[in-house]
Amino acid sequence: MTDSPKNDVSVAADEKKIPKAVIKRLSLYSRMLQELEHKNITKISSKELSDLLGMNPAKVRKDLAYFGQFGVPGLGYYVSELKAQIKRILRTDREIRVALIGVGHLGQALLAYGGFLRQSFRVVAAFDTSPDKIGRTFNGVKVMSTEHLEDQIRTLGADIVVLAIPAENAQATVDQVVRAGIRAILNFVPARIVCPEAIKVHYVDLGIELESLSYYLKD
Amino acid sequence: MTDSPKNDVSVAADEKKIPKAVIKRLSLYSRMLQELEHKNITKISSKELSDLLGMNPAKVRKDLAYFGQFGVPGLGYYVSELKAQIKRILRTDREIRVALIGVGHLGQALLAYGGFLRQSFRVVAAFDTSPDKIGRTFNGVKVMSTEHLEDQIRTLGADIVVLAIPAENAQATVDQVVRAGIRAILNFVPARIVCPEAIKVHYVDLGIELESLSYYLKD
DNA sequence: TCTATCTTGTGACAAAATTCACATACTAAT
DNA sequence: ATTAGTATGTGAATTTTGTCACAAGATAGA
Repeated sequence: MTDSPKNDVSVAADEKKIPKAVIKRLSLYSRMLQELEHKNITKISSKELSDLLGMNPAKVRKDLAYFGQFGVPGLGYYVSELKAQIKRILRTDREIRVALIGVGHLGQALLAYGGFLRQSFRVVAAFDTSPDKIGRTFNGVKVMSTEHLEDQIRTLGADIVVLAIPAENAQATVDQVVRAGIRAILNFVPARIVCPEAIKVHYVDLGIELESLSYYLKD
Repeated sequence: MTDSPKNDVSVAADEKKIPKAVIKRLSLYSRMLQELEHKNITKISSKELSDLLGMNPAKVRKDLAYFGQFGVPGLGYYVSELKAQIKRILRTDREIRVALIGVGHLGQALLAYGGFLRQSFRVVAAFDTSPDKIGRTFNGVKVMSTEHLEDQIRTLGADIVVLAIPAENAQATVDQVVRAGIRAILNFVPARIVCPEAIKVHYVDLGIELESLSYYLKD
């Protein structure tokens, strides 16, 4: 049952622009497929998968179609195979090296929060400016001074920087990690940061999420 | 940040459907206007505001136009007035009562994180199942047992529930708060939760945010 | 008051994302 | 083998979202 990848399509070839939302959903599918695999479910249809995630089956198929043909008509998708394909697409089939900058409450929570750092992600460094924090270990990660941030990021070969620092220092820190060659930033700082186009920044704005909910409290 | 399936609501007077994204941006404008006001800047054009936020000026104007005419041609917007209007629209001109469920690392971080709980938001309760936590105080909020969750939520008059608990308990907890009359949930649990259409759920999925970044690490 | 200069608010347009719907292709069961 | 049933992959239709461009309103300076 584990064979039969039919049409294989490489990820390299696609020069089409993939919407950001598609990538997020791929990530969602990946996690769900993981769960299904864990439950020893071997195959699943786009309908079933979309039901589990509360979305539209055609969307699931279209999302996958950006990258190739992974399904079997009349049957659906093989869970393990699809999971593997998606992980390949997302590049989570290898180790991703994460550097956390800012070990305040949020930073510590991120280090400890299981849902955040899964499988392929590995925190290779944590940085903070506070002497109280430097040298301490949180979840097996030792906090370093930000003094030689740029060099450290480079030396440790970090792929992604997670930014959880006060807004005031954000831009300067971004400039440093950009110089260090970082290409992706997960930004928890509630401020706009400016950096070269080529660098991918995801904003997570917890304040906005809460505040915008308030709108829907109408009677 | 992900979001719940369909369902959208409109503000009382004009029955137009307001896109969710518009509401999020309103929240963003609100915060920026706050900063501007703090800097004693009294007026601002859509161009200036959009530059500060890295977006398109027409979008700013269109967003505001959903709710009325707040600007002055040839001048722009009066910062204080626009801020007040947006706060009125978002209903953040009154106190919003928040209940936090789950005082683990993430919950504690949320309690402590300045960017999260601003001004009009007030945490009226925190709940946890762990006897280690119950009775302790975090950031001035005393942790209660989840035993009488439904009654407590009702009694305290919470408007929004923030969910930061393990995935296993999420659905059961949601059922309880829904029975207690909650109409908005900020969900940090990486699992889909099912609840009545009328209840607004915002998903914040930290794992997905990180994982989807990995896609962009291609050489 | 007049004029030059802004900037809004919005209709028209464009782009993007989602959903529909169906030809096609595979399965499974007899 | 044949057939009934199922589910994919994808053009076409639809909906949603974002951008352009400009008439009209307002300012400010002379």
